[in-house]
Amino acid sequence: MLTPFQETVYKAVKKIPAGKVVTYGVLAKHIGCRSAQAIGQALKHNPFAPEVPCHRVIRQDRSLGGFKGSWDSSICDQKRQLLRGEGIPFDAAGKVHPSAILLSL
DNA sequence: TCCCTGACCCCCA
DNA sequence: CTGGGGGCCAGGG
Repeated sequence: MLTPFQETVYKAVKKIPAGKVVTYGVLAKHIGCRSAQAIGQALKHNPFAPEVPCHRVIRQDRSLGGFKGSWDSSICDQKRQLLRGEGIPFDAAGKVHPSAILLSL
C-alpha cells in the first residue's frame, strides 16, 4: 500500500544518476517538502529496491545514514560497498567525498 | 483528532 | 569536532 507522497519520493530517487549521491534535504526540496525526515520514512519502506536506489541517498553531514531500515554497522557497510562499486569516493572518516554529492537534481 | 516516532537538518555552546 | 535543543512533515495507533 503506497501513499501518493511515497510515489513522489521514489520517482525522484530513480532520477539520481549512477556514480552520484544526493542528500535527504536536496531530495526533499526537489519534491517540495520541507522535511527531509519524511523522505527517510518513505525510503525505509522502499518496496522497489534496487529499482529505487535508496543507497544513493545520504545525510547532509555526509555520513551514510541507515539502509534497508537498519543502522547496524554490517548493514551500513553493505551500503558503503554498493556506493564504492559505483565509483563513489570516500574520505578517511568513512564519509562520502564532497565531489560525488549532487546539490540538486 | 491527538500523540508518538523517525534512514533529518539547522543553530549555538 | 562533539553534544544538546528545537523545528520540520508524514504515517500509524
